[in-house]
Amino acid sequence: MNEQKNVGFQDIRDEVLNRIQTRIWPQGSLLPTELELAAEFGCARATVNRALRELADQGIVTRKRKGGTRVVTTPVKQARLPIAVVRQTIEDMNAEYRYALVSRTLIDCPAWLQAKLGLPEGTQILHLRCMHHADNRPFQYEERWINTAAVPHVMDEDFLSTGPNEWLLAEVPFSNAEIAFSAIPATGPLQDFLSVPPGTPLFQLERTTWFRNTPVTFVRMTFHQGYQMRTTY
Amino acid sequence: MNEQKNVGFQDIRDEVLNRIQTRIWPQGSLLPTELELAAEFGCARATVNRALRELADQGIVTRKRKGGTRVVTTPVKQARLPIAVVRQTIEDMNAEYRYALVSRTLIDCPAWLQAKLGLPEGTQILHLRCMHHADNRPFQYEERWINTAAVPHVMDEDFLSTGPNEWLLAEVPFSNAEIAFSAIPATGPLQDFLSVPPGTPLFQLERTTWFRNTPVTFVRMTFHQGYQMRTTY
DNA sequence: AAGTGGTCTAGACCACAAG
DNA sequence: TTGTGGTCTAGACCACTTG
Repeated sequence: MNEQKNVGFQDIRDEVLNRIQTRIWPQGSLLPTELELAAEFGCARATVNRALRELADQGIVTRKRKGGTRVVTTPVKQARLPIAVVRQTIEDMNAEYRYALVSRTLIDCPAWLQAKLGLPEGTQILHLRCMHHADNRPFQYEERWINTAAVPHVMDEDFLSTGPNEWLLAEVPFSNAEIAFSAIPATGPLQDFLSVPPGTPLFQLERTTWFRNTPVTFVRMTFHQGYQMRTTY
Repeated sequence: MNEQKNVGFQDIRDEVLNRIQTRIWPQGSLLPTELELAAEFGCARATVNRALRELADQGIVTRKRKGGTRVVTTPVKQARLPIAVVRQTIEDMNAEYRYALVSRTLIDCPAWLQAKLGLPEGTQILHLRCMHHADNRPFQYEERWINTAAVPHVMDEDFLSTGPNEWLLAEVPFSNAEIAFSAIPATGPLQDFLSVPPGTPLFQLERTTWFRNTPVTFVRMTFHQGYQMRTTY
């Protein structure tokens, strides 16, 4: 009886992607309008709209009013990389997580940090240094500066049993951040904490976090030798 | 006259995010149903649906049929990091891009690559080594292995004037990939090509690319000393 | 069994940009 | 000016999941 299921937006999305991948609609070309596609697939325009909007979100096509929908010429891949709390990362490896506070000091904001965060002079900063272990082997060294003006009762926390990462995530969730990855040589305390010879290449993640335009914290996380950060397109 | 504009899905998305950020709806709590929110905001359920769907895509809430919409307890941030072609990266810095082919060899697939890509034995691989310069200073060293079975007429390309990255992007656009970042020490040819002393920490990106489940290429890109990869939440 | 989100529809109006 | 996507609506049916 050749019964046809109704096409869903996913079917349309996939079919359009197919035609782009197989060069039926080559890079830079103009796609049919939403109305034309709706007619072809026998569905409402809203359904086509949702399909094409998803492709636009993925950077496969660009859309302009009156200009129509075009296949992008130079696709810029967007890697989505999930950044979880260290505890989570370690537990996902089926390893035992251990946290240790190295130091906790209240300081005047150093000039470099003041410039980086755009803070007024004389701001009080809580400076923390911590270690995260996986199965009793050093996993990550964390050095963190917290703007006490942004989260005043951070002063009540001793951070002896919980890392500042988890505390802040619970306290100031859903913030914005800027990240930078780089490779740096092991020097000074890093050698000791991560148990590596001086100069060892280490993977480092720096992150600045804001909550509603107020700078909250800057953190530098340095990983053990050989650490890889992975993800998928 | 207190004229009210109709609320859009963005207004609702932002307002819901506000209530989550200000703990009106704390982590782990249950949000009102779509119908209830639609009534509150005076709009159609579809509008609320779109707003909440976007928050779910961002990992702020989770949604389940019959279960309702819940604020996530441990937000996992998703950094979106755009990965452009090297030429683009360099030109965006207002620097002059220069490309040079170092070597081009046809080889039998080495065992490690065969395992990594899941290729049959005896596959022919095109092995390329290239340099990318910014303002005549070494920027990135690229070592690449291309599965000739996946893109046969790669053999017609000499890659003297165009890098394999750009060629593949034009030839096999919209593929899938797996990426790994790490920090490695400069050894062997890297020292020479990137003009650094042995052991210098370098930022490295490895990527495996598939096109419709066929492995196409594996590439190892090593950046100049001090390179940082940046992005925003 | 019932409640919630997931999706589709047919129609409408609007905003932007190309001519 | 006009054609295209952007969005909203009111209603409908379905799918999943919890009780």
